[in-house]
Amino acid sequence: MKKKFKKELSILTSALDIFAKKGFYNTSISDIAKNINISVGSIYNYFPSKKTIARASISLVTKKLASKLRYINKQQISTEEKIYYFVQSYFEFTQKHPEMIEYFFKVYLSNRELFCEDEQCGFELAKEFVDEVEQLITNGIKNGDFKQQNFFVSFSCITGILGGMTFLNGEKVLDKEIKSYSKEISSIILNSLK
Amino acid sequence: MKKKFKKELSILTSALDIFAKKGFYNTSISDIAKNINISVGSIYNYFPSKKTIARASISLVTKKLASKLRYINKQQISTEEKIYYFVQSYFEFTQKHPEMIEYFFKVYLSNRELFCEDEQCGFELAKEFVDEVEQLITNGIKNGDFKQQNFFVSFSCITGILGGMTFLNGEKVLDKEIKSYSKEISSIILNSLK
Amino acid sequence: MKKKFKKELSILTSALDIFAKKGFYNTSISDIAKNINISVGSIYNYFPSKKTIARASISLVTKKLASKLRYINKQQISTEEKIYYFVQSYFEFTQKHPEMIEYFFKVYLSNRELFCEDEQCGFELAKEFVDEVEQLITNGIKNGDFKQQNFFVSFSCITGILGGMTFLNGEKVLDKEIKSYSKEISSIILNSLK
Amino acid sequence: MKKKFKKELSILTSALDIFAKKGFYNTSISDIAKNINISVGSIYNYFPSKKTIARASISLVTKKLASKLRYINKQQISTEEKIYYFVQSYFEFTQKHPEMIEYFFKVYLSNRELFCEDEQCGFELAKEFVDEVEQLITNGIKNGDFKQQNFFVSFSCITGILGGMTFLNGEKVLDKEIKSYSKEISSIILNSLK
DNA sequence: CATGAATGAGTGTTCATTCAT
DNA sequence: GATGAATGAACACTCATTCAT
Repeated sequence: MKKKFKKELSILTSALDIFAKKGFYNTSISDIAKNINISVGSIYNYFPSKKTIARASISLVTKKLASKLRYINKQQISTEEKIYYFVQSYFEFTQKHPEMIEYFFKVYLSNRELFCEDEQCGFELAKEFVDEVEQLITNGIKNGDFKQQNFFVSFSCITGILGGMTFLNGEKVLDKEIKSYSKEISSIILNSLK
Repeated sequence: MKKKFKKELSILTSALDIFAKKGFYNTSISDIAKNINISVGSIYNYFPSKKTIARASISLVTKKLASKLRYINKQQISTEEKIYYFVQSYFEFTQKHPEMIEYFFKVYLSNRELFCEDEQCGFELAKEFVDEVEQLITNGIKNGDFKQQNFFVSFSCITGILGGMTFLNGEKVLDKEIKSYSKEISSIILNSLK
Repeated sequence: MKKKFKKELSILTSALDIFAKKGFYNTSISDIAKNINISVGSIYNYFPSKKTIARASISLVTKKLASKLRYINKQQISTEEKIYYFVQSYFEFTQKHPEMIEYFFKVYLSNRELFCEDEQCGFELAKEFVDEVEQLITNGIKNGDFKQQNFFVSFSCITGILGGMTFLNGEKVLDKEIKSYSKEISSIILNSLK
Repeated sequence: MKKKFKKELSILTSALDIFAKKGFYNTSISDIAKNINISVGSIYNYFPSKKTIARASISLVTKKLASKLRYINKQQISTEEKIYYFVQSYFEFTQKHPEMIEYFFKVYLSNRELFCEDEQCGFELAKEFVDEVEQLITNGIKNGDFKQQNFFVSFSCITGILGGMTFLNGEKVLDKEIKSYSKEISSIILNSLK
């Protein structure tokens, strides 16, 4: 059903948008509905709960981001170039879809209660993204371009630095557009891994 | 009045604890009160609103963290050593007061609406911490130990990598206690700055 | 939507009833809701706040009362008769809708804070009623049936005396039904104006 | 205990003041206390409840007002003069103690629930005032200056018209100070009784 | 007598979710 | 499938009253 999918997507996009701006708890289902001129009840025909929408939104974001990174990982280019395009691609995404990145940081990383059911917890929602980062790291090691280093450390170097820049960008304190930091940042990341 | 201060502190500590675990919006004033066996009304004798408690809590956290970093900044030691002790001190804090760090990441960094009044916004609450990081960077540059590098980039390298590790630690995926990463992480940070 | 209007009316009627009996501040939204077997939340689908309900109720009362007086004002009858029917009509209304008159006196005239926004204040809610009284006075003067007299004095004579009787009636101290005072009261009012 | 009495009086005066301005339910005990720089607890050493304060305040007002009217009633002057001085005295009081009259109208006449215990109700609090009005009426009848007229009607004429003027004065719509209406109003009242 | 911190019941309001139409 | 009125639990906050000091 093409139509059903389109509707779902429009709901998720609307949700994403408002969640990113106001946060999960300050966004009502009615806000999401009004934003795309449908009824509250209609939303519940597509998603069984507000939490579900939050989860599906994360999935959407990470899938979208991951697909760009996957494309880069598959290229036949040097590790150095990979890192550079990886960073550039991420910053491009940040500029093009600030609401998605905002959402990822504001809702997913902080409101973990929404994504964890019972004991253990919704890390799989970001799996596709994490997988690509992992791929990047292990490939670099395999090729001898990176040193053998604790995986979590490497992971933190990549995502932490990117996250830091994203936060400053979100706070609007950066003096240039974030994309223009690609060269500088990617070179730092590279150094931290090799 | 010493007593008043003690009560305020106990309220903040209680709040911090639960905010860190459940997030701001899932924590009720009643939760905070029960946790320390006082009444709801009593809390309002010390703080005029839930938001105020959140703000005062952040102030508490950053002051505490900043004082440790300030101590290190003041030492007569090499920049390299400073970075190391800086990182170690931060990780120690993370281990000792996980709820404070959790709170900082979960509430302060994500629920910006709580800390921003009107147009511009409660960054001053973290100022003491940010100041110490800034101090570390500018001193390093002055001494010729760090290269001239965009401040935001340097800032992101330090706080981003530390934040990344903190997040993984909070998610309980690290294979060792976070403090044991001090050497490795500080050396990476040093490299990213010099 | 006829249905929406009916529901609004039923809420207002319920509110009026209880406000009149217990006063604004002793009436909870839940009281109003229970009285007509709907939920608290439902009330908020029709009115955004308790204050709004109080205001809309006043509007309802004055509109209803004013329409009766307006009808009399339009008749081609002597000023003397007008005064009589005016008084009679008012007393009839008092007997038929004691809760409305009680509400007018107990809530509108005394809890002015509910009806005044910012600086200046909700007198327009009673405007329709005041207008008819004014009409009655100015017409009488125009016809030469009333003497030229300070408007506020005339106004006080009419509404004050009616109000006095209404109060005694509400206190249940009158020895006869209020309507039966129509002749006596109207003749006094007439004398005070001519 | 002179001192005790003075304190009680100061509490009542403070209460009266704020009740008149903000109404009973919008005035907190703490407001009353702050206004005279004493503690909340202290108030409860003199009055057992907020309601009691409201009742004692009314008693204070009516006693004060009644004493002025009683003085006039006792004079050896014509009924006509009595009415005049009665009205003048009332208006003078209104001008001198607007908060007392405001209180009488806003709290006593409208928040009857505060003054009625169980079934029947606190009319005795205004008794001294009502008594003087009654005195005025019955004396006038005895002297043959007033016609035999239903007592409640006469009562309404006097208090209703005075009340009407008081209300307009409180709403600040009168064009002159209320005292200057004494002649006009007393003559109307006289006419309504004789 | 004075103080003011502590209490906790009570209130207005919100909002995710349901379901009859 | 779409709608949006109805529901009611939940929550921040207030305030009269108490009582230990």
